[in-house]
Amino acid sequence: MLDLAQNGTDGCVALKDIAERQNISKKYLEQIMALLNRQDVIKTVRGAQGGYKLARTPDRYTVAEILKLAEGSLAPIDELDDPSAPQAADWQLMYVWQGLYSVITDYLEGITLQDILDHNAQGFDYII
Amino acid sequence: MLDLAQNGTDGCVALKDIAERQNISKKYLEQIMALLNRQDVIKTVRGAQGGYKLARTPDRYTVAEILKLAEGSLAPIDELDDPSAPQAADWQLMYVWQGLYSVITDYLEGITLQDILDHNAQGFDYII
DNA sequence: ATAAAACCTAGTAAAAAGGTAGGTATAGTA
DNA sequence: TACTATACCTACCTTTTTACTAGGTTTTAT
Repeated sequence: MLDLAQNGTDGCVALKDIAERQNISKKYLEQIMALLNRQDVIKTVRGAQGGYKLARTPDRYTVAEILKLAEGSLAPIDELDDPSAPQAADWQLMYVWQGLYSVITDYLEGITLQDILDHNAQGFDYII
Repeated sequence: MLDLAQNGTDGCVALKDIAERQNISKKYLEQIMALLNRQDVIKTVRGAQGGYKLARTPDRYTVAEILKLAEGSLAPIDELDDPSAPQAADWQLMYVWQGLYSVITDYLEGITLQDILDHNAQGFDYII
């Protein structure tokens, strides 16, 4: 997604180029893109000179959203996604997991793709 | 650890009893306890009438410490544990991972075993 | 002596992670 | 129209991790 944001400013970006830059096999990247394409996060152009582009401007994507698509969920335990799941015997820990889920989500929702491009978001340590 | 805190107030707790209460096989629990025992977090008493007990009072354990022992690490990516690891090509994302690591660690270091026993810690939502 | 407990080591089944491989469909361009 | 560059689809595969099971040995209170 960052690669698309940086290299897709005019027109679209071919998988081949992303694969080279990011050092990922084209075939593997294909499957990752298919995953993203199933949601509304990227657009594709088929045929020669085709490729991929972001569906929105980089400031309209949060890291939370992208990671959720890639990982399936951000929940530290499955029960937090699925309210119908059998409540764990150690219900006392549920408060811990819920709080953890909450701090993770809050943090990642506070960072957009644009923030990363700019090195500029709440919670970043300015190491450089 | 919670089971030990709640049931080991006088003397020690046998694996068999923990296994029954927590619905874990005794043999599996054995290995988990061995993991904890290698660090200084629990004490054991061998022989008949033996068992396990906490090495400290529950307010001296943070959830961060216990999870680190159980999971090996709390880092969202391995590079954060191992400074000698080859820096990822997407160094831009390192700020995101470092910040995430930081919020996770801060949260979990703010909760002790005693807090869980008391239902009482920063960041808990009081659902009940 | 016996029994109840912790300790030790090996194996194993299922799932997830991280891919490879080979083909089909689509569209711009000469 | 043929060619070529691209996305798309489906199947398979390998390694690692997770979550155990199993069978034994050692220690110690009674």
